[in-house]
Amino acid sequence: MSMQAPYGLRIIEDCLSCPLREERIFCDLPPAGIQKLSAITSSATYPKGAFLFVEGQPPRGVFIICSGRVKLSAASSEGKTMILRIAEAGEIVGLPGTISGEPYEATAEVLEPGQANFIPRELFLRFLKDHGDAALKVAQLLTNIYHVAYQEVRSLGLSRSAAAKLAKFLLEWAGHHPGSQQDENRLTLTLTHEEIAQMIGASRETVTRLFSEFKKKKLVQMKGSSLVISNRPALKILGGA
Amino acid sequence: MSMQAPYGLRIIEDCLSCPLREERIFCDLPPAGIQKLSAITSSATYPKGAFLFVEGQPPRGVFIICSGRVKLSAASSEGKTMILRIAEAGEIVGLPGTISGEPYEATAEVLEPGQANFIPRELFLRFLKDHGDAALKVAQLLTNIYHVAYQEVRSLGLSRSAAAKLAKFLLEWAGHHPGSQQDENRLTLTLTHEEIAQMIGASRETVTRLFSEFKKKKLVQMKGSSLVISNRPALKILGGA
DNA sequence: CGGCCACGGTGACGCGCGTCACGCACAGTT
DNA sequence: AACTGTGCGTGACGCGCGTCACCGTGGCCG
Repeated sequence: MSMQAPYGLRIIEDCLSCPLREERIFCDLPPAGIQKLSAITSSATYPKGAFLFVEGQPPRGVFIICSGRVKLSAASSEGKTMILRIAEAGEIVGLPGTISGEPYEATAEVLEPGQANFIPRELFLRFLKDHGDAALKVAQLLTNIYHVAYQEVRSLGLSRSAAAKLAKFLLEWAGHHPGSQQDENRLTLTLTHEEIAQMIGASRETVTRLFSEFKKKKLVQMKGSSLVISNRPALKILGGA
Repeated sequence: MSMQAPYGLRIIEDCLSCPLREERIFCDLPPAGIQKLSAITSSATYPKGAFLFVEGQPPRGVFIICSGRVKLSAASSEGKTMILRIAEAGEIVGLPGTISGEPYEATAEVLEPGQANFIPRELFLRFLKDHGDAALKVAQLLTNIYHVAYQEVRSLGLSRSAAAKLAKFLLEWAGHHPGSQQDENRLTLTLTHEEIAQMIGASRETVTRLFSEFKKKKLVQMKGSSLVISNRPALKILGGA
């Protein structure tokens, strides 16, 4: 697992159990419910760079990611873009639009190729209406999505400096994406500086400069794309709260 | 209605029908559901400055606002605070925490005194489990809440200047809180400059300066707390789509 | 009435970070 | 080996806006 398998292979591996992957999300459902659910989902694989949906489209339904990673971003009219979240295997995208019926608010672009299950809107809504516990589960998923948006607001609005935002970002990223084995101070940065900049609302150059500043202050060490937090308390203070 | 009634009176007026106010939110439920729902809600009035809950508390349940207005805000460790949204009559607060079980993420402070119905967490969750359509409705409410958080992220992250954020804010506020009668260009600013600053992530002084700049450029006119958008297209451009 | 406090308005200052402009390293393609 | 594209590192510049400091006003209190 530690060596990089070619993508094609990984997809096949990951998706041997893929048709049932919804169980991971909707696992507390009675078997009959899962049965019904898998009857209305269809699976497909997506190459890197593909768009599951783009900002402004009428909502077609939800995607449950089996493998790969999907970037959710929003763009301004001036070409500036910002990343809201990176969804990974087991997560769901397109949920708010599907529930509300309003156009998708973000663009979902495949970052690492993989497979996803699609459930069309109408069927999904009807299913939820019939299955109270599934609807409740969906409400929980929505609060997760809300939560990361909320964190983003806090980070953008309450930080006094770009350094604070980057510090927060690293700490949160370390919690969410443990690089390898349980070490919570070690993480693998699968994002470019540009993308990090878009996540924390800063410019690419600032991110670069901050990274070298952090290194100089011995807050972090980095080799290639793997990063180690060597002074977590200081980083926490820098993040402010 | 155009004259300001004293608060006490307004509360009494608004709440004559208040015990059934959930109908406004959960109106598509069958009568039996509404019956059950009103059995587990309790009503109370809150003075100005009261806290429905504060950041970090374990979630007790949800509040459905009958009358008055409630400010939802978050504070950083350095004392900086920012406003996430202002909830008004008919809206629900405390929902994400109640659903997820995580501590309340924000602080809810009463801005204008009023009445609210409270539903304790355990009962609420059980109710949702039993009533699929209510759970679906809750999911819709959550997407509303998500939506304003999302707009906030866009505004904070994608705007190139404070002027842009203020312009966006005014346009959105005009849509949501039509001052009086249907005129979508007329709105009543019930917030202080300080509060507006906290909503758009800027300093109080900047807001003051921007307002006088907007006036000078004939984008808006203001008399007391009522504001008229006199050049909506220009404001829209300034906001940057 | 006089005191207090919340709110709004304004000037001066300065620094953080966005922007522009470059140069370098590395990977893939022909 | 040249060509191209993509991501990183770094210097210089400048201005937007946060911060500090102060004042005027109007409402509400005793």
